[in-house]
Formats: sequence, C-alpha cells, structure tokens
Amino acid sequence: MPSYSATMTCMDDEYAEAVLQIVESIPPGRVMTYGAIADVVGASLGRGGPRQVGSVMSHDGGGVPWWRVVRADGRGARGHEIRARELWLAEVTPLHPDGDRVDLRRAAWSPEHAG
DNA sequence: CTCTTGACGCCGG
DNA sequence: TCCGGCGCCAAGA
Repeated sequence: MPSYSATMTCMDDEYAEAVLQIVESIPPGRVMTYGAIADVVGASLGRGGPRQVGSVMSHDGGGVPWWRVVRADGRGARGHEIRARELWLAEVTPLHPDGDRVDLRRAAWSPEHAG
C-alpha cells in the first residue's frame, strides 16, 4: 500500500455524506432548516455551519429530497422556490396561508423526533 | 495572503 | 411584512 488508504474518503466527503444522509431521512411532508441540519452534523463532526450545508446541497443535493430543506423563515432554497412549492403541495406539506413558506411549527422535523 | 462569493441566519428600521 | 446590514465559515480566484 503506497499510501495510507486508497478507500479513504476525504473529510470533506465525510461532511457531505452526513448532510445528505440526514436530508434523506426527512419524511415526506416534513422539513428541516439549513441551521438545524448544520447543528446536527456539527454535533457529530464538530464543524460546519448553515452555509456549509447550503454549499453541499448546491453541489450534490440533486440526489436527495432537497425541497425538504428550507431556510429559517420557511422559504425554499434560493433560486428554487417555485419548484419547491410544487413539491410541497404534492406531499401535502403544512404551508402558511400565502403558500410560499412552510409552516415550521407544524412541518419542522428532527432526527431525534423519529426516535 | 487578500478579496469575493454563496441553496444561510439574526437583528433593527 | 419587506429590506438592508452584518456575522459566519469554507472554497475559489
């Protein structure tokens, strides 16, 4: 073995994996904010913030239910509000009367909430 | 090394 | 409620 480990996934990929795994665990009709995800991942890996979660989603969020990740005010991902709204409707996600924001008081979810 | 950018968040007006 | 400003943290130019 020339190097330490050929299968070593870099720490960056480790962080991205953690974020994506959490997003996949969000049930239909429920959501998590970037900050909440950053908090959970941060508690495990000890680093990263809301912006890092957004960075991961932007780069590799296509394979996960990205519309279940919302901003702290309940709005969808920047630049994808329209698409997100349609998907929320399809999942019957609790929305505010205006329909542009998720009602976090009813839709907010957390991994611990499941257990 | 410095400056800018980004799927963010909180506060004040 | 809408808007602007500032803080935050990592990546890229």
